[in-house]
Formats: sequence, structure tokens, C-alpha cells
Amino acid sequence: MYRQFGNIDYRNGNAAVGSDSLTITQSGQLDALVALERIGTRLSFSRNAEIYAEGDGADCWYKVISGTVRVCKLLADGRRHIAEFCFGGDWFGIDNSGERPYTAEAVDDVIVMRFQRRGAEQLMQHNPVVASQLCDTMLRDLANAHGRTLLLGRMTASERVATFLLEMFDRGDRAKALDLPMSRTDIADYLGLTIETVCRTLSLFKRDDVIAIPNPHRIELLDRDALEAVSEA
Amino acid sequence: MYRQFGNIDYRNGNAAVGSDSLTITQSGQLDALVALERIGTRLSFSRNAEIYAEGDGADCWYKVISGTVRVCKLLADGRRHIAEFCFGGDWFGIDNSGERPYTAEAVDDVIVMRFQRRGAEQLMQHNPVVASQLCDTMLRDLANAHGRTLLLGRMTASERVATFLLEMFDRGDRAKALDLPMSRTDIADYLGLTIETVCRTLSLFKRDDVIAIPNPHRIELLDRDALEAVSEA
DNA sequence: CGCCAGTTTGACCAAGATCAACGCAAGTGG
DNA sequence: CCACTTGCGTTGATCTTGGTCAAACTGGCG
Repeated sequence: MYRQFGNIDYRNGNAAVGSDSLTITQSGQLDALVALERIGTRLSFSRNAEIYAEGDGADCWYKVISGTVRVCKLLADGRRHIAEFCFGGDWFGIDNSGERPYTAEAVDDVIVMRFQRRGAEQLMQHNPVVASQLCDTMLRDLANAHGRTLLLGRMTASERVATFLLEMFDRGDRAKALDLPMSRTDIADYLGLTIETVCRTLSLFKRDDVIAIPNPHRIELLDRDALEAVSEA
Repeated sequence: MYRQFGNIDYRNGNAAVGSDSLTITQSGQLDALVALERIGTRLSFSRNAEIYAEGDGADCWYKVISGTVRVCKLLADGRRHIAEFCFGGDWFGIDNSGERPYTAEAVDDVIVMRFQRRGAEQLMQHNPVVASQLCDTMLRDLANAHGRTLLLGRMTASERVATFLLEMFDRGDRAKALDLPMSRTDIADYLGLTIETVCRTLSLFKRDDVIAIPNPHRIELLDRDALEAVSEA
């Protein structure tokens, strides 16, 4: 899942800014990649910096190069909701509304690629490979979002936390140890719980030797089967 | 929102079955419509009939012509989750996974248009108008799904029911009276509540003269402002 | 008329929220 | 180098919202 458009290392920084030469061959994946790369700009943000705010004009699309982004919303009375976390390779900020419906913030230090929406849309029009890859990304996001409605609508606290941990393990390098970039509050707002419930549930899993927590941001997976049994569905 | 591809009346039944002539001009909306229509099949289902089941092969896309469809999932222990209700004009069953992740059922008597996925995808490749319209549909669905994660993750029972009612009123003909095709159980499973909580909340709104309920499936809007105040966010 | 499916209402219960205190490690300033 | 602060994280006690269980109601239909 995720990590669209393969493994080109953007970090070497050969991206040109907004070149508008859209004379692009309608051929393979690599061309699609190069084409996209040519119209993007690299940007970096430090921990908790705002990438864009709810209400801003939605004239750009973004792709995470490194770090973690949270897409969230603050309600009038202080309740907060995190719609998604985005990691290296994930797209965010793709919507066809005029205004941003959510805010995007850097969870830790983040590097992103920013694409002018106009340019990207033109690219899609002219290059079916880019179009179908972006389409796939959207369909994956949609499936993801539906999975989350199930989680939020019908799962208990333990099921939510177990599902979250497995998701994080599977997105990382599938090692036994996991470094969570986000705080407990972030996790709570992502799972529709309170920070206390998240803590208690993690402590519960620790007590039952399902996970170990050497420090708050590091989780070690001791018993995947147990976690999967809790997460079930 | 929704109701893609305008107002052609499919009910008159001039749809041909699976004609594969994809020699289509790259021009206006109407052509896109005609092109799509030519590769679709009309089907009808009666109340509670299954349109497709979780686990089936996902080789078709669907569009509702008339009636209401629920896209849902039954968990092992009996909990049920409704991902979305689809009304006339809405697409459903568009996903790029091999197997259906959800079941689709007719809420009431339903007529749908079914499209072979292969054909529709080819059509998208060759006809950018169809492609971008389907893309828009997906983006709308995605925004919708994110809205629902907010509702399910952070809203109280009253807020959920108020939001649901407003959504239903706004999707209908915006008259003061609304006929809900779905049962209380359906509403509950859509809002992540129990049937009892849905009933109690509706009774509460009735007691406060926000709505009237002449019969269980008919809701009249007496005080939209009050409902919007509860739904807030 | 009596049954049936769906809805409504009431009494009680529990999962998770809220409120509060404490722990702990990383700064910071004297 | 060591008090003091600050920002998280953890744990405990209590409360509330919404769930569970149960009974009554309603309209349609054989």
C-alpha cells in the first residue's frame, strides 16, 4: 500500500521549479515520474509547522518525501480530529474544492514536494499514465477512508489501538521495533479516543506482553498474533 | 453534490448491453454520457436484494438510476457497518481491489446501471472527459468519507443524527418533508450508534419541535436553524 | 382478530471520558 | 552543577453518554 511512483530519491534535490514544458511522451512509468518531478517544488517544514491551513486556497497538491504529516481539523469547542497521517511517498492535499477543508501540519521535520494543481491536472490530461496512477492513489485513499469509518464507527478502544499499531508496523520497514513519530494526543485524535484511553490501552498490551515500550515513542512487537486477534474484523 | 453526468433519463431504457465500440470522440459532456451509456447494462433489484457480496470479484462498476443502495459490511460477531447510502446518480462499487471489500444491497426497489470495469477503464483511457468526471466523483466520495470519519470519530449522538437529517434533506428535493427509504437499524449502523439511541434522539428532536414524525419513515423539518446549530462543526 | 416486523420507551449497566495527581526527561537559567 | 520549569506520558477515581436488556406500541396483512 501507498508509496506511489516508486523509489526515485528526491532528496538529491534535482527538482526544477514550475517548469511548464508539458510536451511529454505518453509512454512508461519513468516518463510519468520525470514529468511530475519537473513541475514540483521541494519544501521543508519543521516539527509542528503548518503546511497549509483550513480555509486556504487549494491550489497545490503535495507529496511527502520524508517525515510525517498530519491532516487535521480543529472544531470550535476544541475537539480535534486527525483525518490521516502521511508518510514518505504518500500524497496529500489533493481535492477539487476551492478551499482547504483540513489543515496540514508537520508531525516531525518534513520534506514535501509541492505541485501546482493546474500543472498536475494538465499533466493528467496529457499523460494517461500519470492519470491512472493518481487515480489508483485516490482509490487507495478512498478504501483507506472507508476502513477508518468502520474503525471509528464500530470498533472498541482496544481494537482501534491494535489496528493502529499493526498499520504502523506494516507501513514501516516491518521490523520488530517501531518508532512512532506522533504524540499520544495525535494517536488519540486519529482514533477518536482520549489520550488517557490510548495510554491505558497501550499499558494493557504491555502488561499482557503483546508489546514492549522501551520509551514512549518506541514500540516493540512481541506477539503479532495476539494483536491481530484483538484487531480482528 | 453527487448526481454525476447530468439528467439523461435512463429509465426509458435505451441502453445497449456491452457494445464494445470504443471509437469515441474526445469532445463534450454529452458524448461522454453517450459513450458510458453504451457500455452499461440496466438491472433492477427488489428490497433487501444483494447486488454484490463481500468477497465477490470486483469486475463491475455501478451507478444508481433510482432507489437507494447501502454499501455495508457484517463483522464476525454481528456488528454491522454501513459505509454509504447511494441515491439516484451516485456511483458505487468503484474500487481497484480484486475482491469486493463490502457488500451492496438494495434498501428499497432499485434500478442500477452496471459497467464492466475493463470497458469503463478503457473508456477513461481514451476519453479524458469521462476520466476527469469520474475523478471528480472519486474526489467527492473521498471528501465525503473524510467528513464521515470526523462525524464518527468526534461527534455526539445528537450531532450525528442532526448531520444525517440535514444531509438527507439536502440530497432530496429540499422540500420540508423527507421520506427516508432506510430503517432505523440502517441509520444506526450508518452513524455508529444503536437503533435505540437513534430513536431516542429523533424523539428528542420531535419533543423540541425541531422535526415532526408523522410516520416512522417520514420526517418534516420544522426548525432548520436548530438542527444546524446541533450539527455545527 | 392476532401475528409480525419495525419502532418506541424505560430501567439499568459499562466503556470510555473527565478530572486530578504524579512521573520523568529535556531544557534553562542562576 | 543543580534547582526549576515545561511538555508529555501514565495512572487512579469518578462521572456520563450511549449501550444493553426488556417490554410495550403501531400499522399492515393473512
